[in-house]
Amino acid sequence: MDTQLARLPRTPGKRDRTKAQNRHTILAAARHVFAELGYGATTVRDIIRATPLASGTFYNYFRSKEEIFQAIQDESALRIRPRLREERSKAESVEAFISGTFRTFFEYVASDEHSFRAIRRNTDAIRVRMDTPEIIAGFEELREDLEAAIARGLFPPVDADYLMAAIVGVAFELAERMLRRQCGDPAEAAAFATALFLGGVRGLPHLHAALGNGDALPQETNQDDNGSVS
Amino acid sequence: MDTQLARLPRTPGKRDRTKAQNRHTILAAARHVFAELGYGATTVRDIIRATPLASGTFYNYFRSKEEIFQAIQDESALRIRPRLREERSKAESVEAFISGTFRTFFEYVASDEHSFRAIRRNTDAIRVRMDTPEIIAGFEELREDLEAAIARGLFPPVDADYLMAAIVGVAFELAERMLRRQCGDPAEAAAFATALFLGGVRGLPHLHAALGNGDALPQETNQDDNGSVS
DNA sequence: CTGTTTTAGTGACGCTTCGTCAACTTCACC
DNA sequence: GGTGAAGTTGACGAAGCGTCACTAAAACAG
Repeated sequence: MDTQLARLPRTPGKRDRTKAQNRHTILAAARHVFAELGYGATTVRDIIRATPLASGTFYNYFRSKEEIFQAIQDESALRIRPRLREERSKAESVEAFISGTFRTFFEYVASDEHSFRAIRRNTDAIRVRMDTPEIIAGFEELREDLEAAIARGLFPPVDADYLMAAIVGVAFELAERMLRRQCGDPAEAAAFATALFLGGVRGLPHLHAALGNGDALPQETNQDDNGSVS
Repeated sequence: MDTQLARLPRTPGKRDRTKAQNRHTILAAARHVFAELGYGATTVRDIIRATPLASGTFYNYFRSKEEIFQAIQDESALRIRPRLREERSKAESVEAFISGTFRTFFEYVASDEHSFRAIRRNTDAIRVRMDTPEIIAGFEELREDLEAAIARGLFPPVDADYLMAAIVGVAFELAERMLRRQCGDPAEAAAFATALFLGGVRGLPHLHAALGNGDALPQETNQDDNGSVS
């Protein structure tokens, strides 16, 4: 869908070059405007106005505001999905599977923080979460990997659909919280999520002090890889 | 903000009665239209068209589509929050706290399925999740309850903020999946989430058969209240 | 019961955005 | 250089937005 190599592999031609350029221009403008105004308040005109192009041109590339928003998210999804797959495919234990998944995800979120924030930014206290087809496909991949791991005997024979949902829920919600902390650390978030999935609340890392202060930056006792319950 | 009882407590007066009636009419129409068209595709005009009222009247009650959508969600939030608080306040153990929270939540979602679906319904494969101030307040309550439980020694001294986020993430994501199953059962979802939080993946209920079939309705071995790890 | 005040409903209005499309420009190929 | 295809442009009609002067009627006062 990107470059039409039907005729000649080299010399993309001016037409194809400006086409790619325009698409990129519009996407960049959209990212910027979404981050500025939030998804709800942004109009297609706002995006085009942040561009030297005419309004009609927008519709040569995307059908609607919704579609360009999807495209932005799909880019992120396509970037992270292979990493997650690889991490899980080489896992030889439940620990590796779970901790690899969370670590990779939180590190990606932290590295692509700008996109992530742009996507979430919204008016007032309202957050919008959109699951595009590409993102949903990522969920399905996780479920397939879980089913394969169960078949291999790595995981006990549990409800893979619910387990996938639980992992996804924790991943997104913790990512949100992690970014909200001034010094949010992907490793810390991953350690928390991993410990939870391996040993439940009793296996979670303990804080040293600062009880009753929810927003404090937590120090945890390092309970190495193993999620032993107390 | 609701009823002006400044003068007389009884005989609400015709003015106040039609006011309440109109508000209710508009909210009912909105619920219906949101469920029909999805949030994104719905316009304020669609809502008032489903009503005998004039367009200007809408703005006497709500400032925008966003605000009425919030109002609908806040109604749900206000209905469930007291139940959750009570359930958690009387918990004498980690098990009771966790299982009470999830059971109450999933039962509510199943009972109010219509609202829940109306809120989620959207064009295509896109899901929108909005966290209104009332809903966020519910999250804060959960965190406070967790902090109180930690102070009481019920929970180990863990990161209450992350634990709250994890519970929220699992609750919403599992609820979504539960409704998607033709025979989704709140008790089953609650059992799954509770086991996960008490003992991690190794403590999850085991399926009897049907491996490799993600959409199958799961039968679990009943590992009673206690989330023992294998 | 009548006159006055206060409150809320109405729908037309000016404004913005939407998505389209005929005319025009630019590139590719002969 | 000429011709056709591809892509850009901005104006257009349709529709939604939020407002506001106007009207109806409930509440209140005498």
